[in-house]
Amino acid sequence: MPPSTGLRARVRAEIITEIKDEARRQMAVAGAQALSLRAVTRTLGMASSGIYRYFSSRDELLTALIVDAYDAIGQAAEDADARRDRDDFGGRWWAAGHAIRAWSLANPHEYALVYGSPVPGYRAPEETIGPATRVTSVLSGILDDASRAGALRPVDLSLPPLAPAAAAAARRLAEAAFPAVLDEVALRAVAGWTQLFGMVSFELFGHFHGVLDDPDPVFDRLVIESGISMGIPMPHRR
Amino acid sequence: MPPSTGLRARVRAEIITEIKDEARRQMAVAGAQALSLRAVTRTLGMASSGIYRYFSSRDELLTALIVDAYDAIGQAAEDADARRDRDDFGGRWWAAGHAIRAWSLANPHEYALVYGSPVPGYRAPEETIGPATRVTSVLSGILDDASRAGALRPVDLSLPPLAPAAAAAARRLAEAAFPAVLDEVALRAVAGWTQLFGMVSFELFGHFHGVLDDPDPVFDRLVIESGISMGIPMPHRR
DNA sequence: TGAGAATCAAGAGCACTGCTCATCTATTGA
DNA sequence: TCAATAGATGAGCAGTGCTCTTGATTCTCA
Repeated sequence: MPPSTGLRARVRAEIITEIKDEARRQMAVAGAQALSLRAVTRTLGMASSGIYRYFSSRDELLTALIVDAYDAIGQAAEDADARRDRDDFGGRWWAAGHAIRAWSLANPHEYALVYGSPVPGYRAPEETIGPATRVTSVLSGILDDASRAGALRPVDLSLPPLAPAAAAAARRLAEAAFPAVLDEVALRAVAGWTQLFGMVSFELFGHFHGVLDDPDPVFDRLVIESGISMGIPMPHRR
Repeated sequence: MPPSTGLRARVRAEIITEIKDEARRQMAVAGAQALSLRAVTRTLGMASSGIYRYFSSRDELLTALIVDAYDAIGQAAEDADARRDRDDFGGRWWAAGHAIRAWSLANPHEYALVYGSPVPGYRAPEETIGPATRVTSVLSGILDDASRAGALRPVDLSLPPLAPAAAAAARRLAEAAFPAVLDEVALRAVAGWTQLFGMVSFELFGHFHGVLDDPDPVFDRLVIESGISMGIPMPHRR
């Protein structure tokens, strides 16, 4: 079926990736808000108006970059997860968390594009929600696998019972992502998830300045503790 | 000492707050990146170049707004904290956490300005670090007070011992903020802090879409659990 | 009180931006 | 071969942050 592999289509795809690559390069220097379509076209040697044949607006380019970033961080999490034994649930949790942080530290501006304040204009375009779920699927999948395997350890629940609304929210969440898991544990999954990205955001956005000068071991510890809080058996070293 | 209260100084201060108010108004509509100095001067009826006598650049205006936002959210946390009995440590933790979230939901763009991706240009100006510590001081102060009062409950530490680097980081942190607190608990304070803002950020930036449709009870629960994880005695209802 | 020194206001102008449009050229498929 | 289509181009518009010159207010202090 060569029609879709026409020469024209191929060079078009090439130009699109060239544009995105150059945009990423500029973003890595001065951030997303400093991304200039004209500057991109200038270094690519094309007319400033030419870029609109590939991206109909600046927002559309940014959206494409957001999708790519979601895919990249999702891929990083998936790879790290896949590298562990399937039944090493603690190792998988640890590896996924650290992979997410490592990718973020290596690509701070792309991280900010995705997990910082929404820059294009407060709408979250349809195309972004798909790739956005990749990384959360990895995390929830680990908990789901562990619960189905019966590997989850009993968890300390000597605390107030769930408020009805919290129980309902937890139930809906668990039903969708890890049905075999206690409501209380489902909420702790949310806790681990939000805390993981909370730490990365604070680290990248400078909120640890003067408070935490060495986030590495702290992050490591909190990933382990969040795993334990869900009952995932965590390895002691590494 | 009337020199500082000269007529000119007064009207200058008035104009500065007028500019900031109008800027906030515009920001509330279209976000920080859409803030236009010319638009501000236009609605204020002054020449576009006139604003530079009050703010030497757009970044400086943004920095002023950032400082104000830090102050406002810090004030909100302090007020909520102060409204509770000094020895109701659980109530203070709960109230501070909820006040922070409430302020953030009411002022999403100012929250994004402060806790989203740094927009002015990656430097965190000196003037911002002071007000930035207000909210963290409230949170750490509650834990510190509780520990000094001997009110902290023993905490479940049946988990891997702290790695040396984590212990060192925890020690430095505790020394500065809550000296009477266990290293493990100091790290859990970081956990609670980052998770609180992680949840608010996820909620405001749309990452809960399709995952958590009712964040209220979940937030409530996680605030309670984070208090418990540090040994703060949390009230069961409210 | 009045002269000199700051302070402020205004407007023109520069370089830049995202984006549109008419025009011209190259490629495509029948 | 030839019309249709996609691509490339440059002029142009409205908007931006910011600078600089000019002229008017207001302050300070002898």
